[in-house]
Amino acid sequence: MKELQNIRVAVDAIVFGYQNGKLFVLLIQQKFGTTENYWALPGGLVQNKESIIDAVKRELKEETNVKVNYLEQLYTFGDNVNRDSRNRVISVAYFALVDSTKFDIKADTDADKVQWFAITDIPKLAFDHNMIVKKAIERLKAKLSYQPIGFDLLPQKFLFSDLENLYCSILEKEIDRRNFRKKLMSFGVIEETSEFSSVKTGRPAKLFQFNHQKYNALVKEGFHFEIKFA
Amino acid sequence: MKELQNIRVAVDAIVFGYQNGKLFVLLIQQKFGTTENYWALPGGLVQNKESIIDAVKRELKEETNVKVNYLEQLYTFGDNVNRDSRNRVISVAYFALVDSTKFDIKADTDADKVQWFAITDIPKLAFDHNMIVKKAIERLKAKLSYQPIGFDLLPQKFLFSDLENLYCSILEKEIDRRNFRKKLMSFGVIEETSEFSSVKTGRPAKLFQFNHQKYNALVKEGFHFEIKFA
DNA sequence: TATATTCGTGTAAAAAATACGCATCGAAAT
DNA sequence: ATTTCGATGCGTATTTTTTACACGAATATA
Repeated sequence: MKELQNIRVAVDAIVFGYQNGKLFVLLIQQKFGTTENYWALPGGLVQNKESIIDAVKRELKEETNVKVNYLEQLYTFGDNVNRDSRNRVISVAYFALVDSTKFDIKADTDADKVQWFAITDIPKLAFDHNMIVKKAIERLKAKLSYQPIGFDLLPQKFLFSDLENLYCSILEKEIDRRNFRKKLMSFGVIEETSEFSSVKTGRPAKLFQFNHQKYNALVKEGFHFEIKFA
Repeated sequence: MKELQNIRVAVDAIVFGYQNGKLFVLLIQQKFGTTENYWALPGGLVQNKESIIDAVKRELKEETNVKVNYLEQLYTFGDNVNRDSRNRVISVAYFALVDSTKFDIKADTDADKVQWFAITDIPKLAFDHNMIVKKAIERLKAKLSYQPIGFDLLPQKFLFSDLENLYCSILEKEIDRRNFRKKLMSFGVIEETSEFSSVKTGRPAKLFQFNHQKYNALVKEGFHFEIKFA
């Protein structure tokens, strides 16, 4: 019973992006890896002298080159002892949000392909990654309502209608445009800029931005961001 | 750089109990362990063929003998590379709630001492366990408001005043007795029993119980437990 | 100049949260 | 037997929050 522990520690990242009214996840395919033919979450083994979060950041940089706006630990998956057929591996999954309009993912190399997949359209993934993605989506949905993380999926300056559509589409709910705006503006953490969007059609709209400093200050005073829907 | 990964995977459990209006954590002290003189969270290394959650359950049984009402993964601590001075160890921490009125913790043996500590009165612990406890308390406070986990700290049949005091004391808030009761009863998941408490003084009070089945059924229909305070 | 499209705004009704006081029950003291 | 003490059990009025809902304004295009 007291044999030496032989468990590998890996990290995986679920990177969400938002574009054209849809939520996307970033997946990679290692052409010559051990998971051929399957798409998978970016990730890999933690190095001996490296903190877990640094491992995530390193893997993201190496494999995808995205710049994340938000990163938090999601869950540690290790209950399925045969999760990875080669070795016992436990995976600490992280949850990341990026502004995918910058679209700075790495160009495909000989070794890797990197691609956004709409969450409605995710293929069968390597290992238990489908389950991990599912859990990440649940977390995203939950957090959207009580933390201002939606902004981390948008450009720094955004249209109110984009923000509204983001909430509608991710939470799959209908929202009254006026009430949504009223509520969000009442928090006092969104400010309008002097710029206008260059959309093609309709009345030109002001661009808004989220004031992180103001938000942090309010949080210290006990403020609690919360958006509920009918 | 590609040396073999050498990281140990441990689990730790933060077991909360509630008694006499106060929140307690269960700590152990291994008389002949490597953490002599320090109290620590119950926990230990995960075995090769054992799921993480089973490791927690095993350690809890071996070290404390408590029967948990609620158990969920809290967080994985592994950012401090020197967390444990002997080896690189990452720890998957679990968060547990027990009905401590049963008070079935293991009697001290030659090897271990097990003891409840009021959270206001926790000594300096081994490793980074103070930080872990702190995070667990935060989680408990947050969850109390949006999940009916308070009941897992109480006996199956409880007084409304106990439930109320539990919320007051853990969240450190004043609550209006009547509004609290009205709110909780409106959910329809708490039912009164025909029994009365045998308290010494004042008007005898009915015992209530939480109906888990009803709660689960409501959740399926989209019900969301939530208690907010002024 | 008419049409299409999106932006921006206010008010009334309904629902939820809050504040608050008094009669009841049993035990113990007089 | 009566009073006192301590905690329980209940209802209503007020305030706050949430919801429902419609139309003119600004631009581009036909």
